[in-house]
Amino acid sequence: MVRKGSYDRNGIKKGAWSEDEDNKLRSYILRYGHWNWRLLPKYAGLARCGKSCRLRWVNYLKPGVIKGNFTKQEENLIVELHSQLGPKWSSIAANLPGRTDNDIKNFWHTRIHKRRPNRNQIPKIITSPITTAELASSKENCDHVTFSNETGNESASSSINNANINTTSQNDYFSPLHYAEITVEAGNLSSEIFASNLSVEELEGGIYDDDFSYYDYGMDLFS
DNA sequence: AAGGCTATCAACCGCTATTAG
DNA sequence: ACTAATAGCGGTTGATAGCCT
Repeated sequence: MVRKGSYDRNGIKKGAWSEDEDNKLRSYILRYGHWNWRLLPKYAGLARCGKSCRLRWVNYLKPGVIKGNFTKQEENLIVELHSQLGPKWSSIAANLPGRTDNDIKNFWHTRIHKRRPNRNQIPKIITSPITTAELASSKENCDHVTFSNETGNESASSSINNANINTTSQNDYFSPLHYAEITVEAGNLSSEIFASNLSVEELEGGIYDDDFSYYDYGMDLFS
């Protein structure tokens, strides 16, 4: 999964890093720091450009970098931050200790983004209390919304569909995360809950659990 | 078993922002 | 204030593992 090593006409190596190169870069930076990325490879004995060294350090060698699968909590945070900040990967990464912008970007493009059937629609996380009007506007801007309970059946659909929702503000979408949360609520509670103010914190507390995959339930919003 | 296809992720590239002179 | 150098960011590419037919 790595690029084959090659040299450009200036003798600068490109492609996959060898263990020897990693060791050289790591030991140099741990000893002297990265005072100048452009000059660093020369002093570290590497036939690489400074940019390549920086990237390798930041994304792979830097102590504290976490490799491996993202947890559900991290995934949720990425979805939420992306909806708030857009593709500001470094800003998002700043909120996930140990994760790099590159990893988060890859994760988004290969897992999260891909699971949304309509990728042109950008989900908007609702961070203020959720009202019936907000719920309705989300409903307005989606092809269809179905509400189902935790077991996946659609027994709660009627309760929300009968809630007399009729506002028309534009560009207001529930994220898959919050849709999932609302879905669970809809399964357990009457439609009146949507007529009251319900904070995200209230929604998140006590509803979310690790066995619940919001992708399995939230996709209707984006189809 | 083999070839094609897809998913993943490390690394590259080009651009912008920031800093130093 | 201007310019050049450097750092950092985000989009994209390419190699390969693994799945599918």
